[in-house]
Amino acid sequence: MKTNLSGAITTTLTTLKHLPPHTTKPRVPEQTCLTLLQSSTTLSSLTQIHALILKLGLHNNPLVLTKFASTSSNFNAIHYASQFLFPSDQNTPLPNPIYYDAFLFNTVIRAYAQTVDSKSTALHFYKTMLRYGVVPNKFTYPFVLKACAGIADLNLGQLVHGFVVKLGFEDCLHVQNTMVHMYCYCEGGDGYARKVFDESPKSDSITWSAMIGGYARLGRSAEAVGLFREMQVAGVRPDEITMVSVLSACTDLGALELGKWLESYVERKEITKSLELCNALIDMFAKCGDVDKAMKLFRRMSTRTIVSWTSVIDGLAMHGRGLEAVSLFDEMVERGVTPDDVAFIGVLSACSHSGLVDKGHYYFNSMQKSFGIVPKIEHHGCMVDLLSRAGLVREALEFVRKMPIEPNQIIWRSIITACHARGELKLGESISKELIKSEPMHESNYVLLSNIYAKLLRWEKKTKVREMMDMKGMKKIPGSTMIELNNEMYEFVAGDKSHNQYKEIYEMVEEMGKKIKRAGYVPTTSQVLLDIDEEDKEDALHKHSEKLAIAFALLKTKPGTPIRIVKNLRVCEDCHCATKFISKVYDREIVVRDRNRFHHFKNGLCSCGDFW
DNA sequence: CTAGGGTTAG
Repeated sequence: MKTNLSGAITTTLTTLKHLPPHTTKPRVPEQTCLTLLQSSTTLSSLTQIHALILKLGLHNNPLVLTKFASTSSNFNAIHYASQFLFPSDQNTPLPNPIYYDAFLFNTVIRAYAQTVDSKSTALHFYKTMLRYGVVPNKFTYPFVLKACAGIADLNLGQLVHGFVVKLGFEDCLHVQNTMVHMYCYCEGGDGYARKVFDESPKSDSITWSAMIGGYARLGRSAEAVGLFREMQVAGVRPDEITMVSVLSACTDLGALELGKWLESYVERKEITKSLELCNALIDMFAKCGDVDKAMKLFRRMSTRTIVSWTSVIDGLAMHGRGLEAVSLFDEMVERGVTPDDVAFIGVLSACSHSGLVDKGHYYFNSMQKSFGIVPKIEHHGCMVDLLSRAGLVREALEFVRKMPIEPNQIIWRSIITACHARGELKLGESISKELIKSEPMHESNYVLLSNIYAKLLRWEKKTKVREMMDMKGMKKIPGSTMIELNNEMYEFVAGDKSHNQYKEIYEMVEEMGKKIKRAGYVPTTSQVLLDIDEEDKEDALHKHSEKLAIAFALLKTKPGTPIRIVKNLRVCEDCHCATKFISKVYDREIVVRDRNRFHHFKNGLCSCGDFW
């Protein structure tokens, strides 16, 4: 292709040169160039064609420039072309406006809409289009709406929506689907997205995917799954992209049964297992508690990208299987896959969750040295967390002091947590106070300080913290636990009495409490935020959402069935201890997904080794 | 010349 093109260009130039002057019609070079552009498809020919354009003096011919930009579909080409098409310099004469049609503008808008960080430029050219009096066509709007989505500007999106209606393109599926997508990306636009979705006279798998994907990204996972069910009722066949969105919602819910069902659905319906779909499946299994299954799928993949490797490394890390995660990372590098910054977050967090201090240092240092990746705040955060969890609070502080980046609140919170765990209470108290000063509306800063006072048995100070929160009108984020049983998700919050079987559940909690106490469980009351007397504190602990969910599972499942629950916050010390006893007394495997990681409780022990 | 998707410290 490349050699053919060179040949064609040489021939063209030679022919043009040897034509007698009187036979050279003005349009000959233009036509020749257009024909050449028509037949060239490779990007490598870009520079050659560019040279030709310059040689023939066609650098300000709109037709040629547009064709040049669109054929090469290269960002540099469109950038180059738009310089001449829309000169910013007032003195440069505009090329003949006759050539400025919708196609030309679409080409320019598309190029910018598809490029990261150029969405506003795309919209700038859309405005230019309107200013030139060129009427957009149905191909224009998907590009424009995508650009609106990129900058997440709801007002602009609505304005464009108005134009779409005025020009009568709202019935075009492509336009309508991008509209759903655009609204889902704009803050507060989800209601409008749903309106377009509900009112659409026609819809296909792409319409459904846009809406399901939108809900999934907004964290409205249950609604995403619900919509997927409606899609099946509506008789629309989901494709692999729909499945990726549903799977990501399922991953968020931690619904393993649903995930398994989705996998079998993919098989049954013979949905193409694209690379992205395989990655989504791996991520789902890992984050829903079955890393071994994730690993199996990963090993069976014929092509893997850095995302596949990272998903499974993260999965192992979350389950506290740090050594396996680390060796998989090494295997990846040996196989010639270059890690990116995200992969490093994975391997560093694996070291952190498993206490692999030396390895953590090794990978952190190798980032820049071997791969030229400058550590970001997240990587520094991983290191601080690694040192903190390992009990090396002073080293963690020293690391923060030497960091080339300003530490953020997340980093300080890791250190405070470590101070709490290691009994460095005075230090924890002073850092907490500073943190509250700098970030007074962040609820967890108060919880950390309050926990420290509880450990110091300074109840009066603890009450003060509580009062500070009340004064600022802040409320503690309620802990909630989800559990999937018989294809349903149940959610419990502390002290919840909304469940219709709540009486039986509370009786079960009582029974659990008695049985584990007999087995040697001693309640840890210092973590209760409320300032109440000891007996009530113990009672409040009983009503923690995970205990309700576990009681419910014990009531509803056959003996010996593993119990899987998902918590929205980190599991508290008392629940962690109680769950160990429950796993032993009731002879159940209990798998808990925390805000941070997994805990596998079995026979009185937890896979985290009480290190979390 | 047109649409929807995947991994990210605590």
